Amino acid sequence: MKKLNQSQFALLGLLSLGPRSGYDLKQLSEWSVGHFWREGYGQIYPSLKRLAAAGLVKRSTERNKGRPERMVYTLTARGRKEMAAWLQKSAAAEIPRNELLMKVFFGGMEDTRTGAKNVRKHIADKMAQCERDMEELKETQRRIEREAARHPQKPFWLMTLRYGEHMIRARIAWCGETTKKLNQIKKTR
Amino acid sequence: MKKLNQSQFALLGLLSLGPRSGYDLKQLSEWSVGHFWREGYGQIYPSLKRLAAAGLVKRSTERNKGRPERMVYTLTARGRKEMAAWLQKSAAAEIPRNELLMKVFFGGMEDTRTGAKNVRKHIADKMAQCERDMEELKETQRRIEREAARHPQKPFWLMTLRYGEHMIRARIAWCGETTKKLNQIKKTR
DNA sequence: CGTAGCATGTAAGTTGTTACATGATTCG
DNA sequence: CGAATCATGTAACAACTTACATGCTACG
Repeated sequence: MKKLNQSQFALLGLLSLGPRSGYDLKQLSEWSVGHFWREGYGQIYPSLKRLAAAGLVKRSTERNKGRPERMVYTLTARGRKEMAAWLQKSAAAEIPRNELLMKVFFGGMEDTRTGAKNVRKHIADKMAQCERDMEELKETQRRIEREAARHPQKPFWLMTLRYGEHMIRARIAWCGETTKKLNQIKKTR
Repeated sequence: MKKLNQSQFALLGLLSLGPRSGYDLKQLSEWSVGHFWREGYGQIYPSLKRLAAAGLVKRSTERNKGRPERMVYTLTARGRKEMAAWLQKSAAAEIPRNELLMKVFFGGMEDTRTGAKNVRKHIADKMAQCERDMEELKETQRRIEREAARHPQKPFWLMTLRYGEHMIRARIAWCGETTKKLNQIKKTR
């Protein structure tokens, strides 16, 4: 049995909330952990197969009239244990990769004035994106209040949303500050 | 000629600052763009080869007494044009992936009280990491002041450092806030 | 004499993304 | 009738990580 990767732990975690099909997991993940973790079907289906082979999830077939067959996966005791052990291990340091910052860093390559103008556009786009992201976060928060108001894990879920809020607010602040600086480059030079 | 990826644009960008060997590029990247972009030799050497084959960089061999041969790469006019075009295109939306948040989100899976205790440890680790990261950022800032005080692109470089500062400060704020909440879970339940 | 730094690369394995393929039902 | 939603998967490719392989010099 090979070592599991982070994507597989994400699936085990989601299955700890209840049995689900690959399709369900995708839908659920989008709004629940979507703000800090995303998986496509191309990862989900093969991963479930491997988890089932390792005995960490159990696969059962569900037939519904009129609808296609569903493969429903349930977390096993071993799967739960494996997940609990992973939760204890400290998280690996994240490798930063920020395309926008690369475009800022090299933005003055050809000419500082036209470069500044171009970078300003990228930052305006980012600012708009941040505002959309914040809306989405608020929507998720409302959804949790609606659908899981009394869930014992709710405080943990809200903490991850707060992280998102802090990050987005910081990004917006940086965008504002940077736009001002870019305007100065355009004028004074 | 295949489409270039972001790693290759990072290399073109670094080469826009002057001719360098693969080894040099790694050293330079670590402190200059290291806070938002990292590459290993396993990416750098094959990428340089492909960039040379595409005519975007020129490879020349440098011999030094006593030292191993160096392969020095210089950005060509076409490479510069290609990079300038890329700088204009808007950045793709980043796919978030945060292992720590996953450990927070599923942290209360087995039991909220022991879960909270475990999560608190992860967050304390993160807080310490943030403080180290902030120190590194300050060190980079000093280095830019020292080595490139009058460089025309300096304002752009400092902007990326400010982004890092904003993010780290936001992370520290979240860690503090979350630790308090976790302490409440441990007591009230 | 050992370690650190200079210097270049390959190979293997793992992961992640994108496009494709299929087919049913429900709703407007 | 067409579009959207439900539902599962594969294939091909692209990207990334890690370990391995080599060998020289300078310094303490």
